[in-house]
Amino acid sequence: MSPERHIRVRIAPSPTGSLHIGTARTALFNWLYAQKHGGTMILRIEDTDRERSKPEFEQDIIESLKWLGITIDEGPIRQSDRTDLYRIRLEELLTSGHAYYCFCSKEELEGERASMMSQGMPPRYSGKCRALTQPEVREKLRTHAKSVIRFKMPETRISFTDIIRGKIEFDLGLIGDIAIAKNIEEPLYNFAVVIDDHDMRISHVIRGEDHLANTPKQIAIQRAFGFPDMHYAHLPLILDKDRSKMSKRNAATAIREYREAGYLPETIINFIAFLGWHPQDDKEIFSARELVAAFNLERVQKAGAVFNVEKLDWLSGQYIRSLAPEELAIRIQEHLKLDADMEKIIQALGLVQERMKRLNDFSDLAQFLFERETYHSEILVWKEGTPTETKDNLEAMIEVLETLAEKAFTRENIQAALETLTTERGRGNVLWPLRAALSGKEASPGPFEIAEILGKKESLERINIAIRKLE
RNA sequence: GCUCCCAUCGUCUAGUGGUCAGGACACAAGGUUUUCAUCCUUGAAAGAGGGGUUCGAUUCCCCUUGGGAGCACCA
Repeated sequence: MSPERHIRVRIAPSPTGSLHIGTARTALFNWLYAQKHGGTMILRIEDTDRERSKPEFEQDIIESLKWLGITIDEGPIRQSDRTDLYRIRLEELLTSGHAYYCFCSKEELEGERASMMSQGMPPRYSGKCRALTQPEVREKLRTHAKSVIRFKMPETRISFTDIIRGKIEFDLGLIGDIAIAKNIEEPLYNFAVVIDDHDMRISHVIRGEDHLANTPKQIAIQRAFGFPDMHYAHLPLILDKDRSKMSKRNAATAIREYREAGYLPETIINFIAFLGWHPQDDKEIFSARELVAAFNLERVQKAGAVFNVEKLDWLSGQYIRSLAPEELAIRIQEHLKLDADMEKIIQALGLVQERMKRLNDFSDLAQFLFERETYHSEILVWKEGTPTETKDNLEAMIEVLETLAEKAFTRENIQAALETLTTERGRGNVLWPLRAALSGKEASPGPFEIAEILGKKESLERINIAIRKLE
């Protein structure tokens, strides 16, 4: 890259909830961009709202990012640790005349806004307190009148170039004098962002489209300070099925929920990368490394992307199936904390891996290999069979299987031993009851492989249990 | 209400001033199969509408419509 300064990007979540899927996607795009260009990724915790910010959410955000493999080069930097810096900057704006104290009450402002909207005008602050004289302000401050600090929004049009959307233009005159601090110690979002992005020498602001309308406000404040411009890229929103901004009303929105549901981090990365971005070709499976190589902001979509859980599940199944059983067993053990040894899990995976979509599926799918299921005798009977025939068939199988030595109890041997019975009595009449007896389930892997894992003793016992159920 | 953004199969999307508008998920049918899953084959499925520009627009421009986001002493 040319004379362009070093690339510095940031992810700036507010710790008022767990790491949201949309924030994670924004983090990923920032990270991919930084990785691709040898840039620096900064984590900034935007906790200026003291009421709603919680340390446990900050913890969740950091852990979730780490789990996803989104590495942070600088931070976390907390806005709550920077109060002095904001105060100095606020004073600077106050003395330069770019900002002023406003003593209007909330009720007053709400009334103004409602009346403006009813007249078909954009709701904005009247600017009434701009007219206050210095002595008046000092007096009100001295008597502790309730106040905020407002920025004098210039009455001009402002335009900027968005990397994804091109030229975007706003009329600042329609916005009005926005509040930039609750008081000299408590800055508000649009102000703190400007100071931070400047202090942290951010080169590219890559964030959700919901911030598009904040951009002109922030640029106006930057210009009041004489800060240099930066590059912007506004990402399309992640949408619910009903095409509104993804919210927890309709779907799981926290990364931790997906983690708990047993999705692999590489699946989530691959999936959210494709929410609003797509490579040139038709390749669908991308590792983080491959994403870094293929990624560029110009190929980011402009329109919102609906979050499609079915596709996520398909992708998840692809990833699960692609893992070596030994590796998958470790992941399962870490995630589910099972009371079974590794060998057994690996063995069970031979039967259920291709049936799993999430780590959690292992429990439901493989449980029957570790302990006997309780089931109703109805499931033992093949469609055209009767309970009596079924019982008779199972008894015949026992006789055959008894002849196999314990260490010869392999799937091939079992299959060979039952061959005659199967052809004489029909595959369905033999194999269905056997499979059902061994698994205790209507749907399961095949009988020979189950029997091999169960071993001769347990297999015969389970068949005997089935026979007794049919009496 | 005001401002801004957006518009290809149901969903994620590819691509092009002349294409059979391609892929993936989901769906349907078939194959493999004792069941489920996997796997394979096939199918159905799209450029919102109206104007331009052009020999020719899905592609470029405008309007309409539709959708979304923002408009806090939240971020």
